[in-house]
Amino acid sequence: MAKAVQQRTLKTRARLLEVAESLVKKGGYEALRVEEVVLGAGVAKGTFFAHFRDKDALMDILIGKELEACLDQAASGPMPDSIDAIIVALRPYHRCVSAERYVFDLVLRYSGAAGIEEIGPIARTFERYFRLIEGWMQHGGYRRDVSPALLAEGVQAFAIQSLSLKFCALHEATDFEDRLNDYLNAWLLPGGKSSAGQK
Amino acid sequence: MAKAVQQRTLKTRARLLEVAESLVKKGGYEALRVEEVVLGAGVAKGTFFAHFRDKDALMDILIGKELEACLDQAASGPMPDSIDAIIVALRPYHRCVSAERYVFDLVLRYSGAAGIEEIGPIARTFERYFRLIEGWMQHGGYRRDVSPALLAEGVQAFAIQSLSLKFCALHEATDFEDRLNDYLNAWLLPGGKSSAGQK
DNA sequence: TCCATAAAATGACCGCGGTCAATAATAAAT
DNA sequence: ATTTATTATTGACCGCGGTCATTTTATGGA
Repeated sequence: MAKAVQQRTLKTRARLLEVAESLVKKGGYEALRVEEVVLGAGVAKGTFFAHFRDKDALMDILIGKELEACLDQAASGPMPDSIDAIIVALRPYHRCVSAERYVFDLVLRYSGAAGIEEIGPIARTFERYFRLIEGWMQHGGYRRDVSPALLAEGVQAFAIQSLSLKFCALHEATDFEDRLNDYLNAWLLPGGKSSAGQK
Repeated sequence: MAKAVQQRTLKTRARLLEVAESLVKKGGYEALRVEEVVLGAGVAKGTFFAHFRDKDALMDILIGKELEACLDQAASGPMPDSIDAIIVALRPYHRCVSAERYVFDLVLRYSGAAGIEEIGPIARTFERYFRLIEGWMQHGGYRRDVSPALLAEGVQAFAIQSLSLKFCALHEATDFEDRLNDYLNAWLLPGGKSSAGQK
């Protein structure tokens, strides 16, 4: 009774993704138009929405893929043994998230699963980002009075805060990584030692 | 040479705001439609955009006004002398921000000034929220190894993190205020004492 | 090989935010 | 009061995301 998925479907979907990816490479995420994607893929508009719930779902996939690659990179390197090293390891991820304001906003919106039904690619990278840092927290002389999980959530919170302020005209004086460094020193190091990156 | 602003303008703008506000009261922010606003105000669509740059600018004004009122309330009360008291004082603000997911996303987008040109009402409440907490940080036995300003920025970061997780299906197990309490205990109290709200 | 049925693709259509050249209303100058 | 310069308003129009009844194409069974 159940008919298998046709290979036509996979072809079409792959073509849509391929075209979208190349358009993003040319003009960035914000400028992407569904009409251009379907035009490039040689299908009708309705076909697009048969493959992706909406335009944001496509964005979720494309951006999630990029972020996943950044985490691969962070995970493949040696375990960072200092706050500086952590910031360096996360640099590709943060760069990617903040490359476009449009992307940052979308990532924030998709960072938490919208519902139980669908945990998208971006949300998955958030989970993985968290787990990665949680692992790092077990070494390196960070504070031990709270759990590594809580520390990792804090790192995530401070990274987002730093990124937000990066996009804020009022605070562009301080560089993103300098700011994050200040936060992490105050958050991760046992009381009193957190004077390093302070200005 | 310079002609004064016509009183007609003020009337129209006031009517638009009034109608918009009442529509929000009925159906929430997400359901607000520009067409309904201009219909209710008895003006043409173009008039709306002569008064507000775009729909979001109106939202900025309406939500900013609500948030400002919440901060008035927080500022008028006695100075909170504990983490619990801080969370209680900020409750109206957090409630307002997280009343609708649409509102939360918009607030995040507008929390930092989009550019030097325009610092909107929502961004102003973020600044005020920060100043308020910065003041609170000077009393109550919080850690003194970092500046009150940095502590305040951290509180803001953790509040946003807690709110984000509130909208995340994966983490709905923990209540928003419980989570914020855990964060603030770990962030604000001198090392070792942060066992209070831990679970 | 043909048929029945489910899956995939189509494109006209809609909703809604936003634009702009044209028009009307207003205040100041004569 | 009439003219003039400026500002406010208008509404037809556009862009673009998203929908859905209809048509086309693939597939498994007779």
